Amino acid sequence: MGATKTYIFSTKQNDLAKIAKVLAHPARVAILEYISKQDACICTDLVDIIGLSQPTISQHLNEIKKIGLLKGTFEGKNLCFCIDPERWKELQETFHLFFSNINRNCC
Amino acid sequence: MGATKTYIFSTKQNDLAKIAKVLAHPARVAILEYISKQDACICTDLVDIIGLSQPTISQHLNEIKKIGLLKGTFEGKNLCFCIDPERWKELQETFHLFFSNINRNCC
DNA sequence: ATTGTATATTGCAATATTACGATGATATAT
DNA sequence: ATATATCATCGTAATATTGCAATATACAAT
Repeated sequence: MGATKTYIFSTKQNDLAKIAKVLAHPARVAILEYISKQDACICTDLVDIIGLSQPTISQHLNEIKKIGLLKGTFEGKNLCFCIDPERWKELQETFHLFFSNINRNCC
Repeated sequence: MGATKTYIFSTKQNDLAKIAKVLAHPARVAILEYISKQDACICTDLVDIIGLSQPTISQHLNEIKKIGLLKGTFEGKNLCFCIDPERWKELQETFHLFFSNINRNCC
């Protein structure tokens, strides 16, 4: 009990849910918005700007990274987080399809 | 500790997160897909089709209802759950905007 | 080598979510 | 009236998420 029964659902359904889960926290939405606003690759002022502790930000970034949305240099100092445009487009398309394939003629 | 610090974020960010949270479970994705496939308003065969218990389905439906996505008769027998097309369009637009407003020129 | 800066990891407490059995409520059919 | 079918609610157990302090790691500059 308690755990999501993923095996009951299709891969597509689980995938959409997984992506949505990443967007399901305002901090991650804010992080994505902020990163996207930067013209150049800006490293983590996120702690100051968002107002959560460094470990917490790091965790959120990791969730975003897990679904392949972050690209850049991930070693040492001067990390460089930026959005992977290919993956971004994929997600955009995933949501677009989901919202389009709904038949709204009802009641 | 432990609770999301919603007060740190903007209304828009919180709203998007809230909507995404509803889509962040495969059962709710499946429910929405199923309801949308029905031409007429079909009541809850969801328990059989999805494979979760009736109380669990009921809870998930409630989450979907909370963000205004369900419309219909909610009393007595022969309930009638269907998607509110207006609200659906709003959510679609919300995601569309989010995915469009991202500057992907980076790295 | 040492110090400073940037990020990751660990461990843990608080809270939220998921799932279901039991029970309750309401409507329809017999 | 009684039975049945449909859904909601309550209580509770299992699990997941959120957040941070403490600590570790990695590199750059001195």
